[in-house]
Amino acid sequence: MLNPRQIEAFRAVMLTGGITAAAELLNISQPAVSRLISDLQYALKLTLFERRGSRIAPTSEALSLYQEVERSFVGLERIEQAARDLQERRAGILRIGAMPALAIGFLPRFVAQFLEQRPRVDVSLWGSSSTVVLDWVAAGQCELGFGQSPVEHGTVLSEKLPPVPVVAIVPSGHPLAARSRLTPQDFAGEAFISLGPSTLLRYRIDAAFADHGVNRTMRVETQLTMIACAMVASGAGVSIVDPFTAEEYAGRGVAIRPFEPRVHIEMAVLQSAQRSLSTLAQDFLGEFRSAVAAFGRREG
Amino acid sequence: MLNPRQIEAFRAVMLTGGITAAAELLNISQPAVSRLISDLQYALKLTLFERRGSRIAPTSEALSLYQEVERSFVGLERIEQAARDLQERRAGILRIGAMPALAIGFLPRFVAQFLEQRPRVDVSLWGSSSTVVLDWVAAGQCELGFGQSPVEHGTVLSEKLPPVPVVAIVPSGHPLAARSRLTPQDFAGEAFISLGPSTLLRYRIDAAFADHGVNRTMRVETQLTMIACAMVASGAGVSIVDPFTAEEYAGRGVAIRPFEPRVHIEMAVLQSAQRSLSTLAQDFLGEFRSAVAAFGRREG
DNA sequence: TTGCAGCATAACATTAGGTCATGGACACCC
DNA sequence: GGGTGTCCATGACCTAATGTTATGCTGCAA
Repeated sequence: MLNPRQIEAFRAVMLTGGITAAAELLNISQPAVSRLISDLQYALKLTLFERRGSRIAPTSEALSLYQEVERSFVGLERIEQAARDLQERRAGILRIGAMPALAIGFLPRFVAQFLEQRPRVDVSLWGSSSTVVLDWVAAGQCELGFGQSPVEHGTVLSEKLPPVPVVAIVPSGHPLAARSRLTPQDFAGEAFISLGPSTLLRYRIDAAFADHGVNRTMRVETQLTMIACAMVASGAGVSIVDPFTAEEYAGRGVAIRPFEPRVHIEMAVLQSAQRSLSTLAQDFLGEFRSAVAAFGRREG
Repeated sequence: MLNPRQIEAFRAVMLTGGITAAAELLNISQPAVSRLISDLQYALKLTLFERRGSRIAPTSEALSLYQEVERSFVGLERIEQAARDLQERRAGILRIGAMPALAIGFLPRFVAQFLEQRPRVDVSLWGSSSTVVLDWVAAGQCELGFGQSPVEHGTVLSEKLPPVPVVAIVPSGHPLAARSRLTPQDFAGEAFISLGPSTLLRYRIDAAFADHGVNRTMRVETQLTMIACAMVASGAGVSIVDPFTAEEYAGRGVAIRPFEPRVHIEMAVLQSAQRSLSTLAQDFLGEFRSAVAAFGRREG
């Protein structure tokens, strides 16, 4: 039958890409992992890995299953942590889930600052896509979630954060970097790196260009603004992204310029409708809201 | 140290309210549960239960901890469910690339039918020229590709689909529409809309006409069978195209007739040589193959 | 008091989960 | 192209966690 240890092994193998490396990660021997995986395959009656040369490769079933594992697996560490909190009667622990744009830089910095005045508080910060964050909040794995707005879910309340304007990013040496602000016309003929088709942000940006009758050369499409930034940094083209991610790449080969007409991204705070926020979470949210507003003013 | 079995025992005790009942739930003996619980309390350094008379009662710490434990169990259940779905091929993601002839009608209809029995399956279907589809498969962006045969590529396997006969198309009101089948002789002197020079299909059709010594008036040339069909529909001439595209235009100004001698188009299924097909993709392919064969018989 | 339900403890058995040793298949590198 | 190293699978074996049976303690109800 299925057992948590097998799932842990599966996770480790997916993360490291190999049985041996997974064994090192888990601090057990390689044959142990071999057997956990083969037991798991037997329990689930699924082929998760196949040999490819001397290595192994995940099947597409493994990839699908891995998504679900990342979404719903709660390891023993989590329970241990909860027990420690009870033992030490801590001031509290605040579990936060956030979409990548916030999770890679802005939010960690804010959390660090928030914790300075609160020595007995723990925060755990998890990053994933907005839909996964929504799941986490719904399942109670996170008390607060930060994702893209709008959000629709039966048991999750969402509240909009102050809107923040998107920014144009171009490689540092690029001629467009000389301008103080960029408009759709400036992008005519440029290699444009686009966000994945499903995002609302993409739709709004496309609309802005369509309104001005500007034709861009679409070179690359990606869902992650981080990837867009990295590609701009390497000179592959220009893009328009959220200012949070952009700022992480400032000074790393990317020049940030305001984009006009103003297009705003909307983020939402998610919380469970089942239970009310702890006072700690309320404090956090209040301060975070003003930090975002301040950031929006600075960028705008 | 903490271990999963202890957590299971804890949950059983919380659920049943007693050690003995928990033992029955887990199908093990009562002392086993007793010890698991006392080990757990030692590991967590928490008092989880107190004796109350001859029975036990959970402490408030136990109640708090229980919430976290429930989450982890719900997580495992969800993972199990996901695995069952995958096993029954009711879940997963299938990315498909296809040449226009299939992508504009036949394939979407087939996909819709395929998905009817598979609620948790996601399919993404992309259409482009056969060479682009080949690139997608080579790059791993699509698990399955449908393009024209033959295909040569180092890292892509191709397998032929059942051959399908091409059909003659003429404007609805055209004199030739009166005939039940058309031969090269019938096309003498007609304005013929030809497929682009690079296709194998074009070569075979030209050969058929040459064999019968028939001279056509070449009016228009295009690479896309869709364009050929649209032009026939608007009365610009007659043509010979693949039956998939033709059927999309049936009843929209185009009459479809069998063409003799039989000329078949050959399509190929493309898959990466690097990674084997998911069982979901295998199912899809199996059903698709027979759908094409059935279509070929219907048209022939 | 007696009987019984519920739990703890002790001594012993079993097996899940681990290690070590080894071998085969492939990639890599002269 | 043949040695060499990496990676994984398999089998023998070991250990401690998990389970067993036997038994004793406690409080409750008849």
